[in-house]
Amino acid sequence: MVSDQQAKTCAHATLATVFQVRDNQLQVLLWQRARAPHAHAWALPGGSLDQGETLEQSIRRHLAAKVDVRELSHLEQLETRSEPNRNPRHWELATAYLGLIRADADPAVPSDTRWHAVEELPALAFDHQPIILGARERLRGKLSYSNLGFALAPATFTLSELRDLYRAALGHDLTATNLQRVLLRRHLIQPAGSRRQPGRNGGRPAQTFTYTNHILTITDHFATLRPPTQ
Amino acid sequence: MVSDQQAKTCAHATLATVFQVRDNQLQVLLWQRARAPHAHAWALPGGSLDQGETLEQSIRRHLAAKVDVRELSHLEQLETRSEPNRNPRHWELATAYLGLIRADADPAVPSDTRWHAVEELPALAFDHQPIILGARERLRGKLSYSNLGFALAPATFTLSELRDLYRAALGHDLTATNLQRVLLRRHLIQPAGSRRQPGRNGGRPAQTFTYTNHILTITDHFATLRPPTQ
DNA sequence: GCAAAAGTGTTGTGTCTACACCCATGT
DNA sequence: ACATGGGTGTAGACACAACACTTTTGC
Repeated sequence: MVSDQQAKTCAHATLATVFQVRDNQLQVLLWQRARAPHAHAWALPGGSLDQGETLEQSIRRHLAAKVDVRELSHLEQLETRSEPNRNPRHWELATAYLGLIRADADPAVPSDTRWHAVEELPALAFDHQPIILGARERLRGKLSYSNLGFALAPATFTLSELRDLYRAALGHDLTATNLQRVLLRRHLIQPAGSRRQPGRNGGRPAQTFTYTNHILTITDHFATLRPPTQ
Repeated sequence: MVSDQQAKTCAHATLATVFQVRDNQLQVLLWQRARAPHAHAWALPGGSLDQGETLEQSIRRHLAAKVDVRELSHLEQLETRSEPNRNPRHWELATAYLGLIRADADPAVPSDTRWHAVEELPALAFDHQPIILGARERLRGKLSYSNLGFALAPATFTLSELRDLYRAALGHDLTATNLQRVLLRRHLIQPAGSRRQPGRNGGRPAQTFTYTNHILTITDHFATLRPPTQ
């Protein structure tokens, strides 16, 4: 069971799909590879796991080379990929994470690194394309049944601003009216007390809101087949 | 980035939380460790990843030592654990899987292996207790928003049998009446055409049902914040 | 007839979408 | 005044839980 320990070990990498809503689009942070394999293809930020660190420490360390990690408003593990040929050079597992950055942040990024609209992804290295699409599905689900919107929105926002963020992330239209009612009913947002000045064309000043809680909370536990009331 | 490849590699194990509803309880398959670390504690089945295999191949191979893997009606990846001290002997990551076995199967298991009610877990090795509880949460969620019940139920069943399975897995009571309507409305189950003979105390013969689809299907995609109708 | 188990009818509740309408501001 | 954008009121659709009631069997 343990004749040759080295032969059984395997490189392990961490990767992150970091999303931010920019220009009313859901965008993902990618860097362009300079060398083979997949030279010139775009890739998710990440790198190999160091001895003694956890996966989360690892991905935070690698992300620090691309963005100020203090800007990360959310980070959670997705899946671990293990197809033997996912990396043509050597056997390597990769654990993917989902990271989110608030829309009002504008972190500096290195010159080889750019934001790309998820709707128009460039040619991607390795298995990074399915990882990004899976991350988007996770985000879309959690926006519906949790308070994860706090990780996309600025500290205070108007409801039309929030609707624009949800529209970009969910990929479909929705009304500020109904979004307000769903989030208020669930006590996910609350009025911030101030108002926003109208634009140059006038209009009623908008109320500002904040998320009541900046820790991930599931709000829709058992949507159905829920326990009896007593 | 690649000075000493060996120093950066790390052992990798796979584990599975295999559930089956037995005696109206949700039970998990555990084996009792004979040797340190954690001698005599109970542990999830699994073992180390072999060169060139995928994580899923690995867990299927290790499970084969405990149960007939043809009995596995469902297998999906959960999370990858990486706390450096999760194994006191050496640095080892572990990727956990959720496995399900239908209630009508009765697989033979080795002498060191037993089924344990999740409500009354024995002392567990490593970080296996939180893994089991996390697996149960995943199961409970998917029973609510997908057709995953097919992996717990026999090929054909009556509605009170199915209610007993759901009750054991969800951990709360529910009525066969409403369970039937939810699952029929969603077209997850359909009448199988036959009837079950009543017991010795009489009673109306029960209709039998089958799951319409034995592939995991999400039925409750966007419970809320769903796209406009047109 | 009576108990037991299965199944149907129906009501009430809560949550959501859709849409008409009202409010507050700039020009 | 009127255009613009924000916000409220309300009606309808739907899915679900709860529970009374009916059906079909064994004894």
